[in-house]
Amino acid sequence: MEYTVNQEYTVNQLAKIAGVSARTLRYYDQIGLLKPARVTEAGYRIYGPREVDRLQQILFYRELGVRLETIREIVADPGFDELDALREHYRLLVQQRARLDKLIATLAKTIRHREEGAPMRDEEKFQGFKQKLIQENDAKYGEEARKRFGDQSVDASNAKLMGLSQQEFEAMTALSEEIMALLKEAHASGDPASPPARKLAEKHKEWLTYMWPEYSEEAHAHLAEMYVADERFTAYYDQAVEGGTEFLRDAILSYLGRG
Amino acid sequence: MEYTVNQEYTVNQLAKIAGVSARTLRYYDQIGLLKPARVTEAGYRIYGPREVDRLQQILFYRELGVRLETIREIVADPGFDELDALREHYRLLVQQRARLDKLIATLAKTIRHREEGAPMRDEEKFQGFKQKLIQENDAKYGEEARKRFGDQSVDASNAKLMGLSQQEFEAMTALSEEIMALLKEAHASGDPASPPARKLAEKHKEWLTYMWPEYSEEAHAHLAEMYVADERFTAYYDQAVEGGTEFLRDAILSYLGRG
DNA sequence: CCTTGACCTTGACGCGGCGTAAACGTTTAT
DNA sequence: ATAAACGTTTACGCCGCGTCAAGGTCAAGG
Repeated sequence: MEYTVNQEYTVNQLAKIAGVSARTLRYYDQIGLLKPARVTEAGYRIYGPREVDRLQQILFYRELGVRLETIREIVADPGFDELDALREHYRLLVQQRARLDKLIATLAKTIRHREEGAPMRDEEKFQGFKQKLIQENDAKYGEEARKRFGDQSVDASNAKLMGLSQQEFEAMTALSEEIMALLKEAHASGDPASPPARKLAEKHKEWLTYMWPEYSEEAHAHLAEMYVADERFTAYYDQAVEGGTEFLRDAILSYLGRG
Repeated sequence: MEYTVNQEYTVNQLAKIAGVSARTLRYYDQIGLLKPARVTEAGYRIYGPREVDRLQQILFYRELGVRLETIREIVADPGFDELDALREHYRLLVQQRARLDKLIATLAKTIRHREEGAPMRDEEKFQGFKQKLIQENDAKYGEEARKRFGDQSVDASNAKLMGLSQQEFEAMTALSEEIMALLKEAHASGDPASPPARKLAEKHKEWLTYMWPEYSEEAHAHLAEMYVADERFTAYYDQAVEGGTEFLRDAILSYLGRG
């Protein structure tokens, strides 16, 4: 298998690389979305490097559910800046992932409720889905004031926890959930020195023992500060309740007598 | 606005709640996917609580791109356990999000390459998309040995960094990217005590000063250990290169003289 | 009681984005 | 020279609805 960069491809070759069907490429040719670089005298479609890049762009948009016709208009636009477009893709994808996050959250909630036999309001059951409408709208009429912060988001999903046994892992996971629940409860009290807040901090310490080879108060305090400063954590703990990360920090600091 | 739990709904009412069209509900009735609980003598469709739950299930599957026909078979299965199904949804959604993560990563890579004008192998350009095929296949023929670890993944996307000025944030972001690049480079050397690895550790320390109110070697060392144990970080740093997280830890520990 | 408007019904057509099959030409390997 | 592996066009079909059109039903008000 040679590594060929920027070569020419026939339909099937490009199809294989891009993970689409040859038929799809012919269709894209037909509707004028992606014309081959040239056509041999026998009528064979030949795609060059520019077409490869363009196809990539197209597939990005397609991934977002944009109609092919619209995609064509977008990439045909003379004012079309590829890099800008890519950044826009990026933004939309991150947004779409956020929607997935909500769906997952809804689902987790549903599962929890079912497991406990507790009822759930019907509106709640569809929380995650509705996001989609908003988002599709935004995908159409986007372009606005989007210099917001959140864009450079960091993700850390779907990784494997290494170095822990299955049992330890499960124990940790259970603890995690407990912490989230406690956070919610304690936050409601509003006081980081309240009994539930202390319990929260204790559970958090317990959880830390799974994570760290040895526990020290100093490191724990540092960690608490880091939580607030690091978006990877704010996002995580704010899932439980808004402002949850800060509350957790305050609770920990209070617990450690450093409040 | 009253909060009604477990009521009965007409088509449009249910449609509004679930965020789908009335036509969709009629279509689902037509193809036998979701029959109303009962029909009035005038022919009006009336949906009850069970149908609401079922619709939720259906929409979860639909979200995964499963064909309606297939969905019907699944939920019509007498051995169909709702809770199990929900858990399966959960797993699939998490998986789908993982695919999105890859897409986002591919896109980020593309942007970086474009910005630097560096070429990229054509195969790389489609990395993110191909996942989809694998995943769709899995959605169809799933059910297998899936007691793997990664499922309970943790996410931390789309959050706002609080308490930092725009400038600080940008400086930090730049540092972050530098660290990722260094990690890649240093990892290639294979030696956590090598000069590039030392530089990596230094940069990481520098970055920490943005995060922590005060720096201590002990906390730094703890953090390094945590990186490896916490999936939120392994996933993050393994983006740069596989095994990157462990290498980063080793580099830091070596730098601190605790290797 | 009758009307009005907001709901509900059942058809029927159409569309986007291809999959798939038929019938046929071209290129490459042996 | 021939077979196998490609390529081509044309055409029909499918799914998951959106979108009319043509009409029945129900609660409220005159």
